[in-house]
Amino acid sequence: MEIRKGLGLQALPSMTLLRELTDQIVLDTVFEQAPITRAEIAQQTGISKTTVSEAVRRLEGAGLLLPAGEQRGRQGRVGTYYKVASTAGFVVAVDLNPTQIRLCAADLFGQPFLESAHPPVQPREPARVAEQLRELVSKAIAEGNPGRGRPLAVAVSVANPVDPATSRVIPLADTPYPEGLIQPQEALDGLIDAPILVENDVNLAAIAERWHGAARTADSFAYVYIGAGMGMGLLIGDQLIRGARGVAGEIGYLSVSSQPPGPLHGRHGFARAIAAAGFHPSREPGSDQVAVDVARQVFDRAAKGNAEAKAVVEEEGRTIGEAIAAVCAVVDPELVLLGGPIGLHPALLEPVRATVQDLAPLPPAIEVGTLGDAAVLHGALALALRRARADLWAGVSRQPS
Amino acid sequence: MEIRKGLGLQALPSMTLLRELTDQIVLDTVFEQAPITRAEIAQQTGISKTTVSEAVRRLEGAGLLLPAGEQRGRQGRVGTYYKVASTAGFVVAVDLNPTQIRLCAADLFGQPFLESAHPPVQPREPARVAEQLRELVSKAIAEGNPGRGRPLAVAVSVANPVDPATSRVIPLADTPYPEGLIQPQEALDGLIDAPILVENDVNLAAIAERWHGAARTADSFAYVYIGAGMGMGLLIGDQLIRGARGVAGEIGYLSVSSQPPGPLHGRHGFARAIAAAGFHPSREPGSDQVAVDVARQVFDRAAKGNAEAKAVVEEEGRTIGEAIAAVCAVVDPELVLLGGPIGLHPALLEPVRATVQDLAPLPPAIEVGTLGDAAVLHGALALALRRARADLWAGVSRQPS
DNA sequence: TCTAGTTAGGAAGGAGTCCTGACCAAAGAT
DNA sequence: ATCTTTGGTCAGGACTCCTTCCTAACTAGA
Repeated sequence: MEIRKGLGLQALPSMTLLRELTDQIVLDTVFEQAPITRAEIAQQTGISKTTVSEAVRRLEGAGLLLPAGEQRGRQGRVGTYYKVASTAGFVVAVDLNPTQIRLCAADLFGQPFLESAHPPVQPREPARVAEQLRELVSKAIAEGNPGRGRPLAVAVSVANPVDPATSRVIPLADTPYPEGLIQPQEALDGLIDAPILVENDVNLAAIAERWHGAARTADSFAYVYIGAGMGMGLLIGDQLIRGARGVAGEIGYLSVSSQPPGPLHGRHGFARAIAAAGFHPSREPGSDQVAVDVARQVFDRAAKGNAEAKAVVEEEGRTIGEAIAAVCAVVDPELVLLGGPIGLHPALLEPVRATVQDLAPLPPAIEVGTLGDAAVLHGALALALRRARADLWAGVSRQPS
Repeated sequence: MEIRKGLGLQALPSMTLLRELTDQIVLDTVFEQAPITRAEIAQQTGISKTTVSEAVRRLEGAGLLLPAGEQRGRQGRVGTYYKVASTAGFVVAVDLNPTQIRLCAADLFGQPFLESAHPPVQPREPARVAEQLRELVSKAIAEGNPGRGRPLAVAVSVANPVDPATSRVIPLADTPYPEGLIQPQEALDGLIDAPILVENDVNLAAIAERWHGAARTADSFAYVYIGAGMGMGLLIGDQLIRGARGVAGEIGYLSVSSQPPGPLHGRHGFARAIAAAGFHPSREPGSDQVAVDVARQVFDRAAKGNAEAKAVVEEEGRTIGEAIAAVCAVVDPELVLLGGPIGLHPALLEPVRATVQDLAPLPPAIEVGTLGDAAVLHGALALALRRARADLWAGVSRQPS
């Protein structure tokens, strides 16, 4: 029973199941190692040459694989390279955040053919931002459409938690931003016949670091985002821990014992730094961006030796370290990565490490993320790609040609 | 690639794979619904009658299935019931804790044929306790051996964290008990040709509640044990979260901000209650048991209306609630169950609920475990059973008859 | 330039698995 | 006594994968 679920399809034992399995393995292999010949596929997968050839024939017939030149320069018969057809489809990733809307469209290899950033429309009302989102995605699809097949998945990154059951954005009570009130599923409704994946931005950054970044080898790891808010993305194995209601990783709430409750909670992990600089965050648009800049200035001063600023950084590091220590006590990750505009600041790493060293049961490795501010969009793209590839395969096996 | 890993075997597409899959499904179905006829299996699984018959023939040939009477009382041909052979094997579960050693041996249906509890040997030196463990398990195997096949798995519950990579017990620096210094793998070395599963007691209790107790329907849940120590078992989906080094769930460390660091950490979650009663835990053997009793008395007084005791319970509840709130902020479980000699006390539930309600981003359901102090052994048994059943299948498919 | 060795791909045949549909035998229903 | 229902088997067919052999084409080396 569990096995059947694990396969993620109607896994009754049957000839069809066997064929789908072979096709999927062959397709995956080509994805990862194109260009590749049938003989190489066979050798690597352990599947016999004949069977591989059959699978390739099916996949080529379905328009998913294409010949890609000849294998020359060695003894023996000339082999035919294969690759995934560039017309097989494409994906779109969108990062919907208060500062800007970033968009990336890429083919199934992850090769982008469109990248753009846009300031949010003014005035920033939910309905207008939703419309802007729809328009941008629509344009991206039009861009991809002539030669790249059809859109296979769209991933949208949002700054809010997302309900894992319904994939709906959970509006936070104190959100000052209209982005938190948009439901991308609705905004893009009817635009495409492909899954619309909505996910929290920090979770996506975590996915990016895990699949393609500094956490590639870590089996369990936590990505701690420190910027206009403080949040965490948690990956155990290849599984993203979303929580029952999608609020896993809201570690801003952990600092409750050292900070008074209030609207800052869950949003301003570096509250002291900005307060020390005489800045008070408000609900004004752009406030977060300003706050981040202010905090960064404090951190820079600390790096230059300013004692007062240093003390502030120390204290912030301790707060963050306490949160990380709590995470360690709960899930004991192998690695913790810091990210976000504040988290990437080099002055922060040491105080955080020191605190965690002091408090955690068994302190993990703590490093800084390598993907920088590209992590979120990168993660969204990766998520869309994975889904697109899986669906591609399902599409093939549904209509065996 | 991922699919192959998911299957947990040499999942190259092949005829054999198909057969193994069918056999496993049939075996599982009989396990869950014995006695059952071939026709019923076919109807329920969707596999054709012919194929089911084939599989049953193979499994019976391998000695795993046996006819179990006739299906009468209805129209049509008399069907043959099948069940898993009672000679297919058995499992042994051991709970190795400072107070006593509890043991349970059961057939593959989970039906116990041996249950016993033993006081630890005196003097309690690691080597002697290890020897005692070996002897007890040895006796259990002898008990099972004549008619029940061979031992297929032994699960040992320990109070320490367990390294998930090596399955070795991690000795805690301040452990006053010899049990924490025993490596069950070594103590039982050579005794049996079956896997020896070592797992933390709280994790096992969590498994028991998730698979057979109050958390059956919760997809993600945390089991919080409050007794001579404070710990947590975390299950997301069907996956036990052990952490990279096995110290996930050491939430005793979370109360660091409200308690001074020291040897109490991670062991005495109810420190205030016992301190209030004038008791100071020591490294003496039996100290923990006394401490628990003392704390329970305080809780009883609180339930009877004693104001002073009530205040202590309130405060303890708050401490525990804070820890749970932290867990919620990190992983957002659907359900939290309280367990352990203190955690099961009814006076604790309300204060804990109130605190979590106050602090957690989205408070989860909080209940009391239903399996009581049987949870640990129950979980060990469940773990051994699951493993035994999986291996059983692997055994069949390795040597197809 | 020519031969030998090497390699990709294909064809044929065989083994194994699952399914459909027909069939049988026995029991209860009528 | 006959009909209907039902568990199980049998025969035939479809499909998938594998092994083995074969072919064509290329490189290496004399």
